[in-house]
Amino acid sequence: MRPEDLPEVRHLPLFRDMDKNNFDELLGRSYDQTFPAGLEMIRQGDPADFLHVVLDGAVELYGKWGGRECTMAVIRPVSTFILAACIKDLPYLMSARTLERSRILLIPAPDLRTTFRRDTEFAVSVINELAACYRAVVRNTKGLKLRNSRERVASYFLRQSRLLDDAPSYMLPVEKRLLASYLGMTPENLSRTLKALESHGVKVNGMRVIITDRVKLAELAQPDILIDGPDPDALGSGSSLPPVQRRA
Amino acid sequence: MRPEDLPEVRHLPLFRDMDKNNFDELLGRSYDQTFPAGLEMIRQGDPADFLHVVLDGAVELYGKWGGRECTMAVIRPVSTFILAACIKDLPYLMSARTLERSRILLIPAPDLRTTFRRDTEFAVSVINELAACYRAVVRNTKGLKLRNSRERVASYFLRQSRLLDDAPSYMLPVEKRLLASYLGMTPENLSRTLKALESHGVKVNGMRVIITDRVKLAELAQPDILIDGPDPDALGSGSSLPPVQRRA
DNA sequence: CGAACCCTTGACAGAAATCAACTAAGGTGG
DNA sequence: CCACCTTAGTTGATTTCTGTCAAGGGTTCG
Repeated sequence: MRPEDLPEVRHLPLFRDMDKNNFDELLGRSYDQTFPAGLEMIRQGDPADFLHVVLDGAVELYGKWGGRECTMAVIRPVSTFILAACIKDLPYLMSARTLERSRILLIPAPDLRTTFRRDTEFAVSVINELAACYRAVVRNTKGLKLRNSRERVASYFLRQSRLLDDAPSYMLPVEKRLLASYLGMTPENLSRTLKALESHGVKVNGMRVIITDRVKLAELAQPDILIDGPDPDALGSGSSLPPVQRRA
Repeated sequence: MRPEDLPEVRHLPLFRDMDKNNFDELLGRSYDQTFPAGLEMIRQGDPADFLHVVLDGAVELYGKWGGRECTMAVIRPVSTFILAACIKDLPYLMSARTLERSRILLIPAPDLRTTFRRDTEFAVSVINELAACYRAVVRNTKGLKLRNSRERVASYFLRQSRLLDDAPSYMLPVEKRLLASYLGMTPENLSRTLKALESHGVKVNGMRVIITDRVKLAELAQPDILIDGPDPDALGSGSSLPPVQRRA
């Protein structure tokens, strides 16, 4: 891997507190690989061989069942994914495909497991990471079950805005069809919902989101820290270092 | 706490591998409390002070938002809940209420956190527990997004049957309104769905489920280990020691 | 015995998926 | 540079699914 990426990985919450020697050894056993856009790099059900770290690009995690698909998350640099499968040494629950040409660091799962057994600080980091991931999924489930699709879209827009310092306008980080799938609806339904939301304080023009009346939008979305979280979401520019893509 | 419950707790995957002294100390600082049925023992948003262990009874975890509620899980003896909140020292994401008179062991969250810092085996157990919980929620989310309500009900019936050794008949572990909420539907909708499922291999009489044609039911449910899991579900008799309540 | 509460059923309204057609934008290759 | 193809997005018409409201039967518990 390129040495200039090493600090970025090292500064991830998952790795920043572990012993330096262990970190170096772990990365010494890892592979740095570049994938073209649109490649299915993980197929759900396959054995979990590597912890993945997105160094560059973007990766979509999605589930498949009986011919249907749904987007579960989009991972952006620099962050890890499918940690739990690696730890449990069980098959991946989700498939992964690159949304753009992406550079991925592959950390062998067995090395991961031996490392947290001998490095307490790392073990604690893994615990914190998993607990955070768990809570993120629980919040997501609450959103799916407690809010209807219009409310989900509205809160998504508010969340994204908040991540960008309450920007009144920003660009969607993903295409709409993907956003629709992430929010548990069809593209057609999202399209119609966007139109309906114009009278509720938000206007979408192509990829640009413009919040025209934050109060009215919040009235509909009823943002809740126990659903929308204080943290970045699984879909958006969110990870450790939010790569701000704002423009007012 | 009653000494006869101690081994049951000790044998939980979360505690069985830790140092005995640490275990004893942890439990020495804990409280054993009995709650009447229907009591809200945890309110979402409250600070996470204790890891809870259900020793007896049953506890429902549920989310609230804007006047609506949804059941997230039902916890039965002997198992723990809200581990992640305790670890992150953050507010509970879910509320909890007793479904019956229940005896709960309360382990102070700060003691929990200090313990896994000095007991590697315990840390590893926590990691495995969190990873398993995470995967359970992901599977649940996939079920919600990929299956419609009829398919969710059908797979739920098959899952329950499988947990009871593929029993062709069994009793529902919870009342129907709760099951409906867990499966993301209204009681009315569940009621109608049950009727519709009679022509798809399953008949429900009161609390009794009778699988009349397993093949036909499976055809509809399309069971998938990456959704239905090899493990017990969050709703049912499932935990470490499945308290079988079968009758053919 | 009465009061809750669960469950069911029916009628209806609203939400969402589906099917189909059309537009627009982006990329490819001649 | 343009014709062409592919794909995202939109829109309309329609069907299916789901929630809501209301009422009634049955059960449990005080």
